Amino acid sequence: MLINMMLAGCLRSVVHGEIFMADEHGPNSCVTCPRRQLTEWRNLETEHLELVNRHKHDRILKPGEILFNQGDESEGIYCVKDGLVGERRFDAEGHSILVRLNHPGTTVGYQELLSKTPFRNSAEVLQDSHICFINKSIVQQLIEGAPSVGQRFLRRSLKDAQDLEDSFVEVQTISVKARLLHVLMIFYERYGRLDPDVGHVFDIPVARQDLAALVGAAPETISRTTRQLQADGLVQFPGVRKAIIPDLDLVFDAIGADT
Amino acid sequence: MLINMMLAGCLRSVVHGEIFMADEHGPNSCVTCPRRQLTEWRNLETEHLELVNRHKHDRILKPGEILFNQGDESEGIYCVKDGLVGERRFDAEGHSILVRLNHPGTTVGYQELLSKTPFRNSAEVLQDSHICFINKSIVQQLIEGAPSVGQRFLRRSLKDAQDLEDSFVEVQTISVKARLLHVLMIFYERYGRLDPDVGHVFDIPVARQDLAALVGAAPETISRTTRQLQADGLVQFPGVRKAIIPDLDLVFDAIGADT
DNA sequence: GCATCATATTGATCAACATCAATGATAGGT
DNA sequence: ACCTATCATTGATGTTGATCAATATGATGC
Repeated sequence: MLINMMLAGCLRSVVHGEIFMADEHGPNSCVTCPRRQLTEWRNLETEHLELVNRHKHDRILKPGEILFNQGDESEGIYCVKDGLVGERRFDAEGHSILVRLNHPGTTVGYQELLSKTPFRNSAEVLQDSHICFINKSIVQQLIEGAPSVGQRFLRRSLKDAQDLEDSFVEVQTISVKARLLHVLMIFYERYGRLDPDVGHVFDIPVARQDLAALVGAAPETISRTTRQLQADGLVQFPGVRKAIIPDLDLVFDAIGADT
Repeated sequence: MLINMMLAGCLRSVVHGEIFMADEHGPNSCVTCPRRQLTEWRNLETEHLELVNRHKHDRILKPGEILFNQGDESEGIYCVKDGLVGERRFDAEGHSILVRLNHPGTTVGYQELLSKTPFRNSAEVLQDSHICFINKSIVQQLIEGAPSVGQRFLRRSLKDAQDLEDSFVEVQTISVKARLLHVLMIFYERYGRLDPDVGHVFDIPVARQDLAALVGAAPETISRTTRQLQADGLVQFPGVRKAIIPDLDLVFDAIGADT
């Protein structure tokens, strides 16, 4: 799966006519990284880009591996090149909730780096992932040298705040069923494809427990809710990490109607 | 009440030796505004400060009055000089929750101004308030002319995101009782004073319904919970907007212990 | 292919909170 | 000071989702 995604990434840069760059810089160069356009480094000039590229470290990580732990001091910033990274917050009783998911093209840990505060969440790899690390001294140089970086982080922070505000409102006002549907729709938008025979097919990239942590409910409640969704004909679950939505409109209606 | 707060504000600037400035600029000048140090305008040089001061509009507003409505386009930024402004989000059923409170020295509506998106919440005056309005064209000039302003807004946004993340986690993990205690502690920190006879006395600056909207619970649940807190000896409620905490440690323990 | 361990589901029960309906208290206007 | 409208409290009841315990399913190693 990871291999496929990486190949896809490589092919894309070739297709875009950057084959010489790709050769010159190697397949893992930030210069040719197809995800960079989605990050705060998108407007970097060559000079700064090369700086990042020289000093970055990149690793392939497996599900369960940790980028940083709640309480750690920030050492730098992480870029998700491929895969999926969850930010998890543990409470006093050892329960955890997934605060957000970080998809490819996202920088993780910028908030604590910029505010110089300890990590509030742990960052945990949820799927085979390709992660780049950029040390805080480099980020500091970028912020001082490239004004666009500060602006991008401001935009990013504004967006994160908006998303959190929505999540905050959602968790107080709507039911587990509607929230689960919402999470499934997010997965559908990212991983979905239309099979004309059965409907909109997509992967659920996390285990049931993490799906529960994402919705903010107990795993048992998620089981019961998925069963109900199947009974209602809204979503089929042919496997524990597969889902099919026969009719998107039914789902939209249900999210709106349900509490 | 408002009068008292405004007098207090005036006196403070006099006490701080700015009596000439205050005379020169009038009691409502941004130049001498004691709240400015808390806002994103704190590092402004005289030139920009005068610009703000010339173009700002200020008004005294009463509880229930609206600064802006959910869905409106942003026209500028609001500074809370005195009083209290709540940001309220309405859901489809007409229920509302208070997403955050804005105390004196806070700018309101910066997020939508900077991201050029419609207001996601309504801003509603909760106590007699003194509010200044700064048009977006002025804010634009400040951001372009004074680099500190952009930095301040970045810091502000990072902090708001952190607060929202905490609220998000809190609402999913802890009980109404603990959340209510937390909200009461916030009021205590801001409005509290120690009376040696009875304990820590403070005002609750909002009506019961809004206290409920702040905790994210039904007003009836707040009633029952306050009753329980009295029965447990944690908090006394001698009036609907007054509270007394006999022993802070008991409250801290209860917040920690309760779910 | 089987044993083992983790993960997922199901059932039964319980606690927390919402809702509805009724009553009691409070504040603002005349 | 009274009237009225709004706000707060209380009680009765219903719903949602958590928890505990048991079973089932699936994955991994040998």
